[in-house]
Amino acid sequence: MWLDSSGRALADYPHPSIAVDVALLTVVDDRQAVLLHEKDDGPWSLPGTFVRIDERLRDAALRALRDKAGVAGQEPEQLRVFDGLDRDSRGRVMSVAHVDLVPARTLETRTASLVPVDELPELAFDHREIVEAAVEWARAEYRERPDPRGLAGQEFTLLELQRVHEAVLGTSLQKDTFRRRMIDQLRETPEVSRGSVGKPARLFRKHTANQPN
Amino acid sequence: MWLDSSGRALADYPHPSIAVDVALLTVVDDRQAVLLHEKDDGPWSLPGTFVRIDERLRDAALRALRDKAGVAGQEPEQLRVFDGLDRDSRGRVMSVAHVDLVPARTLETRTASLVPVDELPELAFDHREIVEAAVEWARAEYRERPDPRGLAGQEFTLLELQRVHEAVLGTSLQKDTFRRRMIDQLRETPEVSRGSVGKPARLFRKHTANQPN
DNA sequence: CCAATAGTGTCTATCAGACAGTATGTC
DNA sequence: GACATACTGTCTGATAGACACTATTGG
Repeated sequence: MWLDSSGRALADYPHPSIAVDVALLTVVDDRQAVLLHEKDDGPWSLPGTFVRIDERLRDAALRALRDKAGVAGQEPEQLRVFDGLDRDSRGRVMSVAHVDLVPARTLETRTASLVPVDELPELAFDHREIVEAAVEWARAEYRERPDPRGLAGQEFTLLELQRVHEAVLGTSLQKDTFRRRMIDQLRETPEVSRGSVGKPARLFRKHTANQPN
Repeated sequence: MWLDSSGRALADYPHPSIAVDVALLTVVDDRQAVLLHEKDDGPWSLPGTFVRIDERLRDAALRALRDKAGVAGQEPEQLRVFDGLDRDSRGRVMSVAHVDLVPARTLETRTASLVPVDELPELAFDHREIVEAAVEWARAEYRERPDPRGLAGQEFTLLELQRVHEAVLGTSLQKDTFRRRMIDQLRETPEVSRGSVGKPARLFRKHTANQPN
């Protein structure tokens, strides 16, 4: 521990507290949704917590998801630090906003709700801004590469993949263009889809050879 | 001030300290460079400081530039938070890395040096990673738009503009392609360059109508 | 006229977007 | 066979990259 000339440790000086807030996104019923929980008194808010002194941000984000919403995150990513002087009424608190994007099937919670991102209610603090940044991040992530967060599962038809991308991007896509953009980033399987009308569709997997995800 | 059930204020609990580090980039002699200063004892490092309890990150970044290097920043942007547990020997300190990019003519300093980014010496802590992220940010910034940070001054020929972009991107560009990509984001002036060999070049300004910068 | 730099015409390859066709399954 | 969905051929327009040509100055 480092001491200054008057023998005070660094951490003795008054300094800002640091929190994390997590926008956990998923896709439900072909729509992108974010996990919110209702505070005792106030409006809806994102899961968040203070960062402990020996804790990494990513671990704090995962802990917030676990403790406040009872769900498991996967790979929270930093968005940016929200540092407005009056953003938190409890004192000087900065928040490192995080985003995570996981399949809805992994979410089983009783203490939180999934709310479509285009129908947000009033949110606490600056949480609306955080959700908007999170949605933008997810869209950038899904612009080029096929389902980097594995929302479609291991094997999927191109239509299923397209539905996931449309939900995340919030727009509709043309199937032939989409196919041609994705096809060489996918690996064909020997299997086809079953139990549907029309011609069965080929099942694909993500091409793990070249790039991560 | 908010108190918990035992009457302790939030900030009384031990919590991480928060600092900023700033990679101040510029272009000197057609090369991209970063501002470094030499610590009393240790290796070269980026200007940085602890964030005061009532201070915004951007202001702390500007203060670090002023106090540690005697230069004025312009618009520091957040890169991300570096939160390794042992990154700072003085205790638990997270750093919000920032980047700024200013014209070399505004930098007049005696306490710091400008070092080309492709010839970095050994740097303190994780500062090398910060510089690399900063350079990537600058390149993304200069990929599409003409000189968003005004390194070329108010009026410039296309060749001058191209030299700036080449320095930031670290690659050489083709003049005809470059011209066609930039031309409709520029406003022509009535003036031409003077005092050079060859055909005088038209002077341009940035087109301020449509977009900021 | 020569040297040197500014600026343009044009060819090519690529790609997104769109349309409409063919292929192959269920009922 | 009717229908529904999967998949593909092909046209169009936009754009990056490259090459070579023309334009305009100083000497």
